[in-house]
Amino acid sequence: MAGNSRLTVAVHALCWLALAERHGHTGLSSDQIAASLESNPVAVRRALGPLRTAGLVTAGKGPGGGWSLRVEAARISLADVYAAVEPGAVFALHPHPPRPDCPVGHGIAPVLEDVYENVGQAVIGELARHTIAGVLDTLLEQHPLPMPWAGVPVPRP
Amino acid sequence: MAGNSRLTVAVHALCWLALAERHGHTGLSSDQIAASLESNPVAVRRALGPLRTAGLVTAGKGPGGGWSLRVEAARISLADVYAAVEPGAVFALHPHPPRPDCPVGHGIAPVLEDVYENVGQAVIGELARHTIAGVLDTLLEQHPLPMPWAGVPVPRP
DNA sequence: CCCGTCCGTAACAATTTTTGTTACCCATTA
DNA sequence: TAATGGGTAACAAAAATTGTTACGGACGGG
Repeated sequence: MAGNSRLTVAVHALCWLALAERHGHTGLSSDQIAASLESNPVAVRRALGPLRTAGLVTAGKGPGGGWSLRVEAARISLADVYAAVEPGAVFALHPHPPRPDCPVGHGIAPVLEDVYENVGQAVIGELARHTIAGVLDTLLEQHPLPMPWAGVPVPRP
Repeated sequence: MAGNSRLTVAVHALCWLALAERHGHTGLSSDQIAASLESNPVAVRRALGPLRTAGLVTAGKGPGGGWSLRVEAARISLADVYAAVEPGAVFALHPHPPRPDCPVGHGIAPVLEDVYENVGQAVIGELARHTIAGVLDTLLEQHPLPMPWAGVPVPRP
């Protein structure tokens, strides 16, 4: 396709929050998360905003604030993240409506909507098999770094 | 999401070819298909080109040429169309690589690639449950037009 | 109270992707 | 030879995605 990277960024941020939490760090700032993503704090807020709305994370203001998990990492599935982050269907319908006086153009949209709805359910079903904690454990195990924890990264100047 | 409309356009065109074939018409021109889509012939060629490569349709040149099904509509699944039309994964990875010196940034990409690969398989599995003939029958039945066949549409001037 | 931290949001630019359109070439058929 | 019709390149227009700056408001510590 490939669509967008919202799910990737959100999962990345959640894994990072989970790892920091394991090491006693809670309340990472958007800048600190952005440092890991090589991005900037506004992009992080855009990515995590829907997760806050969905109740998966909390955001505290002021010193000592920042982002924290509101649900333990083992109970957040990628399907939860997907549902929070991706509003619409997997595939788009026509860019603009087809001819309504054509038998196909007249009736195809609702049929495809049904199909795409089922595809969305299939995606959710597959994503539900993975959790943030599971992804984190897998990546730490399969692709370990010599120094597994070097502290919260410092944003580059 | 919603990604792009390539699958929708391709399925629409195939349904239209299948319906025309049922009425004895073979070899629709790109202009005629474009008329149903309210689009233009180049867009149709772009949409059907991959299907020709995949062996699902044929394209003849010159008068009496045009597009025809190469496989009967009941044997073309939406998964076939999807595989022909959508090259990459369902979700994108990071817009640009994350920090390699971060435990999460270092190892998350391969793990997510695996997950996304399985998601792609789930999508294919769901799409495989539908065929062009099935979609066509469903839309004709659920959303019939007073005049079910008014001939091949005439491209608007 | 004052100040620095930090999220929330709007606004804007830059980039990429998608879609629409024009133009020209080559093949085919009558 | 002329008309039809796909193949492709090139370009423009539109939309989505991403990056960035700016500013307001909430919070905590001196």
